[in-house]
Amino acid sequence: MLSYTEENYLKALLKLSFQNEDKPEAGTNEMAAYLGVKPATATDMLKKLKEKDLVTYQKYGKILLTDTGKKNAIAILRKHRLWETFLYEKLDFSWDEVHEVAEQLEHIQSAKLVDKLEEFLNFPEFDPHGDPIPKANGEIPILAKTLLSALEPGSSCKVAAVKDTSTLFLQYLQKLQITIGTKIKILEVIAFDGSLSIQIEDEEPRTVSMKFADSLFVQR
Amino acid sequence: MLSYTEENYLKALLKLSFQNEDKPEAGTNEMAAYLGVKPATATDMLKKLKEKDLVTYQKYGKILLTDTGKKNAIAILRKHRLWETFLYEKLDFSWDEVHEVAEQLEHIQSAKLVDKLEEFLNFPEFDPHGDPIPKANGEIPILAKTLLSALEPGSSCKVAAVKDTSTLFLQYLQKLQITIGTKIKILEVIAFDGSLSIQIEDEEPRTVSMKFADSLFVQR
DNA sequence: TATAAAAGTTAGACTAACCTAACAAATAAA
DNA sequence: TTTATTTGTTAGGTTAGTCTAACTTTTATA
Ligand SMILES: [Mn+2]
Ligand SMILES: [Mn+2]
Ligand SMILES: [Mn+2]
Ligand SMILES: [Mn+2]
Repeated sequence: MLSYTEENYLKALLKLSFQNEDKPEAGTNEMAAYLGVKPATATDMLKKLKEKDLVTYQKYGKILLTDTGKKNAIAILRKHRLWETFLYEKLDFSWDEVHEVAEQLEHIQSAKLVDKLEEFLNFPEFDPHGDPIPKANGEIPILAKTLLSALEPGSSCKVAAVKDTSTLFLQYLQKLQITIGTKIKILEVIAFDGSLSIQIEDEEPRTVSMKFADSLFVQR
Repeated sequence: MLSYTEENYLKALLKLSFQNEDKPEAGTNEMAAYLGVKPATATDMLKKLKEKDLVTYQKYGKILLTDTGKKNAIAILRKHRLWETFLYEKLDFSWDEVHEVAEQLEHIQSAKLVDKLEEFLNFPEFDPHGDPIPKANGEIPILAKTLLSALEPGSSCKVAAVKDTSTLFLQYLQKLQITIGTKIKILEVIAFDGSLSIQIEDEEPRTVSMKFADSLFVQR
């Protein structure tokens, strides 16, 4: 049985391994920063996780999830994203509100609960942010997606996921009436600052920043 | 902000105050036994709760919830029973399975979640065990109910709630196809051992023990 | 009312998860 | 290849929640 805190360390490690695409390893300071604790604290926990065979790690070395560790981490991520979907779909939470509550709900221990919840939600593949929901067997659906900033002028796409999940960005998207699945056409890219003129569904054209285009994943 | 553990102490105190109908006070050992900790542990926590003005208590004295303490305890009970209802109604949990998971879910912090959940469930008044669900304002619906054992032969009633919520009893009820609302007619009471012959809905008569009749609340 | 039993408290210790301050190792820069 | 910087560890301490063992107060019983 894993403690609340141990679960958070494992999930952090998994998230970092997605982030550092090339090498799925993480460092102590990186972990600590991600979790909002001091490096000394992370070191202690890492020793404990190693003892439990959830990570491979040695003094001054990089940290990597073991198979068991990864399995556990994926299970937590699965719960997180299922709960987010529940809150969004069934309880009318907006997509910038779901994360905080899911951070708590992901630690509820009950195999039956997760599976029944998934069934209740009709086996969703993606959460409200467009992130894939791991299956019960640990598989993670993959969707080919690109950053909006990678498309050429003239091309069209559909919003697939948000890269930046900050409240500010999510609320901005909401204001623009952009959600997962929304159609976007790139009209023009301004060479000067990388900002672009886009058409959202059939609305009037508008301009968004390069930062914006770097924060949104789309499907061609 | 209350800790997980503090919340459990407050809820325990509220439950004990329902149990000891005459006097809503509790003793240290009683609390400890209820929570599955040692008396010494309870003493420590009681001091802390007193410090936070959640209970009135003094050395060797009885323990009583303050208004704030009671308000908090009711909020937790409300969450517990709403979650039980959710699990039972929406996720197909059986009524002996809901409690354990609700014990965890009741500690999720999110005012919006509770209220949205209540709305989603259509403002239920009673949980799967027939226990009243406190309203957002703290009011607790009351239903006039009697023990099955208090009825005279010949009378009819409807099952209102279970007094004993043990798995064994709940599963026995399930086997007898008795649930909240089920109609029961008392045919005969055996003077020898207090057992009684009853008719469940329109089924064949059957005999149940006095212990059984003392564990079931009904409505005349 | 004296004594035995029950109820409750205190002291001291442990573990998990955190911290700060001082140190050590690894890496990057000069 | 030294030196400086970054990265990570260790030592020692704190708090919440738990325990055991010894003690004290209250209550019940003879
Ligand atoms: Mn999230
Ligand atoms: Mn998400
Ligand atoms: Mn319950
Ligand atoms: Mn209940």
